[in-house]
Amino acid sequence: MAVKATTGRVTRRRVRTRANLLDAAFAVFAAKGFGRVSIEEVCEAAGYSRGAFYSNFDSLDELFFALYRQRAELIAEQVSTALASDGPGLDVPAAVARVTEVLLLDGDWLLVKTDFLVHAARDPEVAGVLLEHRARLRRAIADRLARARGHTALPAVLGDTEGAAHAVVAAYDGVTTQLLLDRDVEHARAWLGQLLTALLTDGGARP
Amino acid sequence: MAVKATTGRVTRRRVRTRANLLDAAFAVFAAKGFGRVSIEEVCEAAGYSRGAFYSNFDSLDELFFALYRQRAELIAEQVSTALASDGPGLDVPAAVARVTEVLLLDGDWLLVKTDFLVHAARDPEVAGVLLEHRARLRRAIADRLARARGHTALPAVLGDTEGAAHAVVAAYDGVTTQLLLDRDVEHARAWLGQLLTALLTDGGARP
DNA sequence: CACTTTCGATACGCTGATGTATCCGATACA
DNA sequence: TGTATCGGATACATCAGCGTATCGAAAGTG
Repeated sequence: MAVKATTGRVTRRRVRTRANLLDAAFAVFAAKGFGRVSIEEVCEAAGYSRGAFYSNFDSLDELFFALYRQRAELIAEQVSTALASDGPGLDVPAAVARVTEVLLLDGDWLLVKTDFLVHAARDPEVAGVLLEHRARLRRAIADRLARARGHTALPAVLGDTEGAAHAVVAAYDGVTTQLLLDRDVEHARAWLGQLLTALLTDGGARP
Repeated sequence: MAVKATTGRVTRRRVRTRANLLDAAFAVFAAKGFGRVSIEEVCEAAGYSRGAFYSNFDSLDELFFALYRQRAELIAEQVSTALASDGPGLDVPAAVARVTEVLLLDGDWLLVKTDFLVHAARDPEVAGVLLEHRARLRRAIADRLARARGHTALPAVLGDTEGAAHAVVAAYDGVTTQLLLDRDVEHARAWLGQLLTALLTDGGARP
């Protein structure tokens, strides 16, 4: 940590500064990509000097990590509430629409998230955190799917609800990849819908 | 270009040097990631001085681009032959096994490819190239699927064979993402198989 | 085997970024 | 309100990496 752990005192100014740095970092990382960004750039974007940075973080890596945690937490909550916000029956299109609204809305987040993925792919410790986060998300989806069992049958190939949740995440990742390239959010959403329907409703719109 | 275009003369030494630089770059990029790599590092890994680099490339970006083209070309050919190497009937598991053998074999390539994706996501021109490459791949898959029509029915939700091919690519991308994090190639392969079966065989192993 | 062209190594100057040490205004708390 | 502590700005030394210009050695050419 950048701040000494011996004391418990934290000033309001400090948290504000930290938040500002994180916000600025988000914008800069999204625009240029982690690894192409200098500490100075972040500071400039936030309106601080490098002194402020070193007072709050030890390295760019640490800031990036903190940034990811912050945003991921936010998204996770939004997804959870979106998933919980309807009855016991599973209306696939509706649920998908609500969740994708959250997941595919912010292009900047997609960029940063992918940067973080690439980063994690080369650092087992970071990868662990990301994997855990993904597992949590998957579990939320599996729970939702389990609650809807009986209303809609799931294809056998995917195995249990865990497997189905796994498939949902994979579909999301796949669509994300394409979206990063063509930037067509509407198409991505529609298409994720199709994909999930095909995966979850046992043959889709078959007569 | 780094070499002047006025002359057509190219030495053998030159092509060797270029190839060595590209090979070294592949290793270095895979290990550290584009954006965390300096020109000097690449040169050192290849056993050349910076002079050699600047004689062959104008920038790291150019080298990275050339590297991607080279490897992508290679993979594309391998996939094509793998897809063409069986009869008119479509044996999904067999075809999947053969293709994934090529696509999920080299972890380093996955890393570099993802780096390139991230890079492309911020540069429309580069994105164009990647999109075109993906379209070519998709077309190859669609052709293969079309040839097998009648033998196996495709789910209606995905639309035509183009749509199905799109889904295949998405599944591949999704599995890749997970593979980057957990590094479990066997699991990834098995799971891509399941996913594709679920997507392509209209409800999968339903009784 | 001259001899010409090309290639890559070396040396140089330069810039942008880093991390630290120090200082002064801001902030919390009695 | 006084005052001790905290937080961020500034200045400094350092350095890694960049791009260029130049030169000697290979590699083609006749």
